[in-house]
Formats: sequence, C-alpha cells, structure tokens
Amino acid sequence: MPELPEVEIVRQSLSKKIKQKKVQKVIIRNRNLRFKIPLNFANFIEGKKIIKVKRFSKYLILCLSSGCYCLLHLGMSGTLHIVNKNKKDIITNTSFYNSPILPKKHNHVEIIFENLKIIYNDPRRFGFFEIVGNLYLLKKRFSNLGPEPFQSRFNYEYVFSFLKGKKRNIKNFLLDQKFVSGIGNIYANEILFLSNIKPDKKGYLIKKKECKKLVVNSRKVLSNAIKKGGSSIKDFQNIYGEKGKFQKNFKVYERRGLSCKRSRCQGTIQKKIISNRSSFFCNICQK
DNA sequence: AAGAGGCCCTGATAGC
DNA sequence: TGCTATCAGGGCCTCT
Repeated sequence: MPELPEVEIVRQSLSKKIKQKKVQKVIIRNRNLRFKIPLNFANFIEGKKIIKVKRFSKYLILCLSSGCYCLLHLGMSGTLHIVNKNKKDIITNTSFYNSPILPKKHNHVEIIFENLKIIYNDPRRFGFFEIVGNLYLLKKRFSNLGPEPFQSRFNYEYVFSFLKGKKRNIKNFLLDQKFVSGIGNIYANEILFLSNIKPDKKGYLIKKKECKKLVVNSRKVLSNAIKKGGSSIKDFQNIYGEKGKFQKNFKVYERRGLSCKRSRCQGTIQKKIISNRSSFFCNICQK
C-alpha cells in the first residue's frame, strides 16, 4: 500500500510523537506477519529510548538507545495508530491511516510509552518488523536495495547503464527495488506519464534523454506527493486527521477511460495488466 | 543470468 | 441475501 511518500508522512508524524521517549512495554498479539516476529523481539525494545525515527525506501527505522534498530515495513495494508492513554482510552484523530477510529481487528503489535501507545494494524499481514543489531548490519540489510530517486547516485547514466540491453519493460524496472527503491505501482504509473514513456516499453529501447526524464520525474512525483501529504486511496490520514491530497494530482492512476490531462492531447487513459500489476497510461502521448 | 510467475493474506466490490 | 470471482498501493521465492 504505502510507497515512499506515505511512509515519509508516517515517519514525520510518528517522530513528533515518540522521539526521545522510552518504550515501557511491547505487546505482540499476532506474530505471524510477513515474517514471524521472533520470541525475543520485545526484549530488544522494552526499556529503550527511541533516539530517532528514520526512513529508507519504504522502511521505517526506529533508532533505539541500545544501538539497535527496529525496522518496520507496512506491506500493502499496514497502518500505525496512536492511542492517548490518559483520555480514558478515547481515540482522537490520531490514526495514521484509514480511520480516526482504531480498527477492531488485526491490531497485531502495541508499543507502549508513558502517555501513549502506537498500534500496528495490518489486515493482510504483508508487513513486518525486524531487529537489526548495529549500524554495520543496517547498511548491509539495505545493501541490495537500489538508490532512492533523491540520491545523486540515481542519475541518467546509472539508469541508462542499468536498462542497457535489457528486455524487461520499464514499468517493471521502476517497481524493482534493486534498481530504484521507494517507488510503487501508483507512482510508477505517474512517473511514466510525465516522462511520455509507455509502461511496456523495453529497457533497451529507452533513450538517454528519456533516462533523464525518468530521473527528474521520479524526484518530482515523489516530492510533490510528500508535499501534499501522500495519496489517500481510501481514507489515509495523518495524526492530525488530515487526508493526503496527492490523489487529486493523479494524471493516470485509476483514470481508465478518462481523457488525457496533457494539454492538447486527445488521448484516453488505458488500463492494462503489465507484469501482474495494473498499469494506466495515455494511448497517444506515451510512446 | 535474466525474467516470468506464483505466493503470502484479508477485505471490498462486482456480478450472478 | 448469498454465493463466487476479481482485485488491491509489496516483495520474496522458485522455476525455466
């Protein structure tokens, strides 16, 4: 579900709530997430302070005072919710995702602080928690992921040489976290539209000029999405109960049959399954 | 080695 | 109303 911009919005909100706070207790109600939460998981977190909340790609990173790191990936349907303790368990507009009311089902993990707790909810259980022992192991953990679009390493030379001679389609590359990390299905579609490139265009056919466009537009789409508070496909909200607004900027995603938003283009947005994922594109201006 | 496809899981929605 | 089928924003694994 959440791509880099949504995870970043969660990070920002979460950081304000739990930075420099000490974890009192961790309750695991269901260990069976994407990867099983190990039995000693709580020991790594209980009694530790959250020094900082970082993010890489679609991963949240809780930096613990012990020098350990707790990684959290939200998968497709993972959401975080804040419950304030001293208000008779009244849940205010504090959920990060989906609803201002704490869902009744699928609340798998609780991390409890002095005055509040955060609750991890995930119906599909594609998300996961992971403990990483130190900074060296953290770097190693992410070493097989490609650069984020914002990193200077993600430049047109890098893109061009990665695509060179490859038969895979470009949409597939944008979703490949080893190539570039943080982009998911929604933003891949939007990036390709802005770059005037058809999602099923083969890697080896992508010109240098198009590689430049991909770099520029990846950065543009993701940073605009962060500025707008992410995309609310269902009822995404930050901790203040505000919805993301980027879905209003979608040019192609979920716009099948509607007219192309590019000025003077007479095209219609098509939907096609490419590499097992829904792809949306203009039949005229994307080539 | 690259690339296609399957699979993990629940819930919402569409169609009969 | 109640069944079944399809689809959903991710990523890992296996097979060819």
